[in-house]
Amino acid sequence: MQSYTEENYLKTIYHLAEKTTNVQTNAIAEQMQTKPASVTDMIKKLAEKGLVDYIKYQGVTLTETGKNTAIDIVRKHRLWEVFLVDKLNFKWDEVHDVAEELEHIKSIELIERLDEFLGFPKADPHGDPIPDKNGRFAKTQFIKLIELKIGDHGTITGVTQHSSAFLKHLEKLGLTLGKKIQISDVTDFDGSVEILLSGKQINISREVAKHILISSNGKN
Amino acid sequence: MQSYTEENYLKTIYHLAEKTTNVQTNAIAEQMQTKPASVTDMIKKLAEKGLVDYIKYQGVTLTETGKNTAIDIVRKHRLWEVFLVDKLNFKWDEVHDVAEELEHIKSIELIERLDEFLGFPKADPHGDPIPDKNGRFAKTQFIKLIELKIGDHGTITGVTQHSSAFLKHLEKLGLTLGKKIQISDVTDFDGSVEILLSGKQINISREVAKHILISSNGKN
DNA sequence: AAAAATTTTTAGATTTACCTAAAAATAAAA
DNA sequence: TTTTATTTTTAGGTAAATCTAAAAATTTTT
Repeated sequence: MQSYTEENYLKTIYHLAEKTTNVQTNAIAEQMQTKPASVTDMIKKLAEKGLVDYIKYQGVTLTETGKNTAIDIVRKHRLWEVFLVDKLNFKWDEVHDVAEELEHIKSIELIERLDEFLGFPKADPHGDPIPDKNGRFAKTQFIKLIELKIGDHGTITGVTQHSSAFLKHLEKLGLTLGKKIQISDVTDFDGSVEILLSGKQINISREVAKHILISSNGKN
Repeated sequence: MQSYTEENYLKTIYHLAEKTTNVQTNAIAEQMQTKPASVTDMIKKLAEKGLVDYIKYQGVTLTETGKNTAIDIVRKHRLWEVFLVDKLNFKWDEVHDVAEELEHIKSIELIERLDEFLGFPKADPHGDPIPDKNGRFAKTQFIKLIELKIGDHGTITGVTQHSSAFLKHLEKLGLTLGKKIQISDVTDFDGSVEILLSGKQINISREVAKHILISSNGKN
């Protein structure tokens, strides 16, 4: 059984491990808004519990058990997000903080039933995949919008940035999940992208384009 | 802002205050499965925060603020119980522990929306009234089944015991909320009560009868 | 109203998750 | 390959919520 805090560490390490194999102390500290010294303390504890492998000065990796625990928390988080948006009509930019709390509710039964109640969703409101109860993710084939070429088209199926500011911006532009788009031009000057969205031309910055995921249903 | 633990103390004091005005240290300790010494510590803290009035050796009472906070937690607890039973198909004897965790989720918005999603329920799955967002309870007119006389009839609208054992027992007997009953006899020997329930005669012990609440829609 | 029993509080420790400041190890630059 | 910079750890300490054991206050009994 893990404490609230231990669960948050595991989750953070899990997410950081998507980028680098060995997760560094400072990276965890920054992510968790705490100090490196505190991270070292917690890492030792997690290592003793067999949840992470740890070599001094070399950072950590999750053990099998640690990873499973982390995936379970991610599963809960994303299911709650679906609940908040689908059932309680929250906006996609409003759900993160509440889900951050709900993800720590311990009952397994609760999550099984919630999953069923929601119709076994495969992705959360930001397009992130929801692992099943065995921790398995559905395979997804995303490509970043920025990587598409002129003429390519596809459907918006995810974002790689969850800040409220970014999500509200997308909402205003009409760039929400499920929308079909086509690349009409890429500006040499600033790398901004010209998009055809439901018959209208809109322009998005390179920075925005980097964080939109497309399921590309066809090259030009 | 209160901690998880502070909230639990306030809730416990609130419930104990339904029976006695001055809530005693030992009573709190027993209810919270902790030691009197720990309770004294916490009481001092709550008193400093202005959530309880406290005189040494005389027990505590909730201040206005303390009471409002407690009612808010009760509201959350009961709304979550309705959610678990109505939406996730939990049985009425399975919801307490999970609701005990869910009641501490902090978002006000979440509870407002949950309340709406559930159709602004007035009572939880055990018949306990749910305060509205201003902390006001709907007036209820309950009478204990044990207090009814032969020939009296009414509808089961609540229970005063939430143990899983008791609730399962009622379930087995068919004594669930909303059922109409009539008292057909009271046994002199052991005080057990003979009841007419959907055309069948059933016998319940005095102990069980004490914990069933009836909205009495008519004397004999 | 004293003695006995009960209740409550104080005093002093413990555990968890933090912190700061300084030391040690590693990585990067000259 | 030294020097410098960065990262990480250690050492020692704090606050929250708990504990045990003993002292103090209150209540009950005789």
